[in-house]
Amino acid sequence: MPELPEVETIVRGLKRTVLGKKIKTIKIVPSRVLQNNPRYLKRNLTGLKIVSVKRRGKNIILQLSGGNLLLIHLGMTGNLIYLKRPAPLKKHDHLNMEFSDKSQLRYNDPRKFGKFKLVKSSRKENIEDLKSLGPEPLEITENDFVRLVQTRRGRIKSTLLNQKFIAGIGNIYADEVLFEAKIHPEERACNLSSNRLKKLHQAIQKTLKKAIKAGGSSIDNYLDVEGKQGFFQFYHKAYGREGKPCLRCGTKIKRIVVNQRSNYFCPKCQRKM
DNA sequence: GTCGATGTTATCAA
DNA sequence: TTTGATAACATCGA
Repeated sequence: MPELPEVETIVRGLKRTVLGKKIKTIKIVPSRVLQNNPRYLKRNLTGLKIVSVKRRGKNIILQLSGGNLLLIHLGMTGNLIYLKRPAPLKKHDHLNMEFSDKSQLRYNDPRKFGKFKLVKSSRKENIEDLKSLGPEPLEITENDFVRLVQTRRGRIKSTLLNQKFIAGIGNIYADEVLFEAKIHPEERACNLSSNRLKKLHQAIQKTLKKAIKAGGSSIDNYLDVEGKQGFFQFYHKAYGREGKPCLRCGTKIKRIVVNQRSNYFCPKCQRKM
């Protein structure tokens, strides 16, 4: 579910709802999602304030008073849910923190591919999950992007999905930006001309910004922290549109599977060179 | 009931 | 080094 626009939407929601609040109590349902042991988590979170909320790629970083960090990755189905009033835990809730004003933030994740981890301030310069990430797609310059892609011999689609290469793009937005830039998902990255890569860079910026404005794409279970749906799914031009007419030329959108992932594209607009 | 698909990524093998 | 297959898991729909 959550790619850069969804995670960014969640981060903005957290700023509105829990930033500055003090954690009063923690409830934990132990599972593989929680990377620290429950007692350690409780001991190191209770009584602290959330002093900043940031995003890096698809990761959410909550900074706590005292300097420790809470690192959250939502995996496929993770969700952070803000509640104004206390309520009993639901199925697939893994952790709930209650703040001193009685509001709550809980982490729910049916498939448990997500991660929830407390990182000591002394180690935060060296967080494996973050330091291996590539540049932010909304920050990288056109020239740097072109140069970076041209070093890659793999397919452009898998290059875009590779977080070490560029951080935050997932299967939905990769298909959407390739459609915008009229590039076939199986094109070799290093074979793409500078001109086409400039188009791709523009497509990435434009699409991600638009998606953030729309509050992300709600497919299946994605909701923002306040339970609102995004509406970028209504603007998808490629992803999930197999058999439907291309919005540019009317050709039927095709779906192929590459590296176990679906790829939706227009066979006419996105020709392989 | 069964099968295949789903937004992610760590890990292992080639 | 890079790339591709697999597994982690629950749910939904054909």
